[in-house]
Amino acid sequence: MPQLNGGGGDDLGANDEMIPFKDEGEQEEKISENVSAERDLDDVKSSLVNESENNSSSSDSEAERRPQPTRQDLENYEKAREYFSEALRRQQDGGFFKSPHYPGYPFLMIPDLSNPYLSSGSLSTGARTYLQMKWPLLDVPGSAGLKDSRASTPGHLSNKVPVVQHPHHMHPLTPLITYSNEHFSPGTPPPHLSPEIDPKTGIPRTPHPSELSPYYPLSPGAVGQIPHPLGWLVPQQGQPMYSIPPGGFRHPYPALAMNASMSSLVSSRFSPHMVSHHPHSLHQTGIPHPAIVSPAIKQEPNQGHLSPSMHSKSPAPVKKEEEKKPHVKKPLNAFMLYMKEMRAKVVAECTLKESAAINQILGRRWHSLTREEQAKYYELARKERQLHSQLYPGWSARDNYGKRKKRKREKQQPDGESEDQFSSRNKKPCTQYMPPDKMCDSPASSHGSMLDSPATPSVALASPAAPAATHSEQAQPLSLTTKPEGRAHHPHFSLSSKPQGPSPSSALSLSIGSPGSQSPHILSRPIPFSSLQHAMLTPPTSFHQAALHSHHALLQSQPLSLVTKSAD
DNA sequence: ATGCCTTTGAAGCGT
DNA sequence: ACGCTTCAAAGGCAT
Repeated sequence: MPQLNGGGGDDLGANDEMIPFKDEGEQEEKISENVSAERDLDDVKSSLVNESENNSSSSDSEAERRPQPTRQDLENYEKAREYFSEALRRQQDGGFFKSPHYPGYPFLMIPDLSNPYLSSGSLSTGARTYLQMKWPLLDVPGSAGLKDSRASTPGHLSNKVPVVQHPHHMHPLTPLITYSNEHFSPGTPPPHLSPEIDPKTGIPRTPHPSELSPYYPLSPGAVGQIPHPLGWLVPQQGQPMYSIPPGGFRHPYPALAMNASMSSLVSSRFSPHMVSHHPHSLHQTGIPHPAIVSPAIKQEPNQGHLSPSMHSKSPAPVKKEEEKKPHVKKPLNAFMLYMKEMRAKVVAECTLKESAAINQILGRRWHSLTREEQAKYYELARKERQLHSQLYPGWSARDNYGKRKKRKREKQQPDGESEDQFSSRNKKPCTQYMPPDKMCDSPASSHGSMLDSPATPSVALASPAAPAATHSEQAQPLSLTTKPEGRAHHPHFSLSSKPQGPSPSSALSLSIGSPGSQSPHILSRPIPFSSLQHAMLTPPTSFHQAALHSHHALLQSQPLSLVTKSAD
């Protein structure tokens, strides 16, 4: 579990203030990080200048394709450097910046220099745009380097940065808030900030595909188009993939998001105007905002097509307007944030890759978090909603509501099939989605798997920071790992059933633990519901009574974790 | 190429 | 007010 800011989270409301380091060692570490970041910027500048100088004579085709840095580019660099100096100075003063966006979370974001999308104006495709400069108070899990076995440095020392996610999978706010530190750790300078210089050309060489981080999901064809690491300073020319929109896109101030004093700028930058007036998610400044998924770049399936219903009801201009309207996604809720952060960890620990299975695991782990742990995510989610509403004042979840389903309906229901018919036809039985040989984290792995065995047995169902209305079970002394919001209809036996419907193969998983145990579960392997169905559906049987008895007994002494899926 | 699966939580919608 | 539905992320898998 990452420790956010010492685990306190109480200073979330603070804004751009200095946070004392926990100890001198930490401070030194952070300072050295920034020193090296600053040094890296110098390197970058050198390479920039070198490139500029060599460009005319270089025979390197890559270099030829690249435009020469302009005065503006260099100015931008200087500004960025200025910021780094300031950051460094403040660190040396004994603190570090908080994010202007999430002031409670001390990390700096710098533009991802190696992000091909950054220089392209196609940020809205979802490329992670900013690099996390540091997240000093988070413990960095060993998975940092897990995804890149080619790393020359150990995972915990490497600076793998999850800069780019799959474009269509990035959360709008991800560039502003990096929730996960999984792939980032302090220490060595980021590769993209200290680009390897090609001895021939004197310019940073394009990384070999095998050296590319797996977080750069570039297609083989795209690899050759990887832009200059200083893409934000050196826009690519003649590259349709990263084409610069009319008006040009030169990132004017990459360090913008880092600078506390610029938070006002940031807010103006990400004003809603860009939403309505910049179909390509470009602000007046020319900065595309990744929070917006421009339909021109990323379209939800069929979004661009006119539905029959729309055809009949909406006049063309409205449709056109709607088409152009960028798709602003919902802010992530606490669990989504948790998933985002923990997914890689779970994937690394298990052999699982299927998200559905991973999500089941994460769901269980979420329930096993302590109240304090969950509170962090609720608070983050709250902040995110807050930020989202600031960025998009006029936005409502309604904007996206029904879009997907409507599209689905339009596609699958052209003949006017009734809604009920459609629904029933498309419902799938609720089954345990877990490959049998991959039960890495069933509540039962329990045989000591660390995955689902929180140090603190589930005490908390909800966070104090969570909306009270949705977490009425806070006061319960024991965790039944039921869903909040009263989704579990059996408070004592916690047979929560999903409305999805019948399934003969639903499973019941039971986990019972003892306080303080690292692997507290006595029985937590999912039990095929078919084997329990009878017992469950009939009035108190021996099983039922035994279970209830166990539960009541445990109520007195032991925490109980019970996750069920029922078949009704 | 597209949608499903699976999770929780927030918010919209309908009654 | 309440309950149901949709969407947010993720990526393998099925169609």
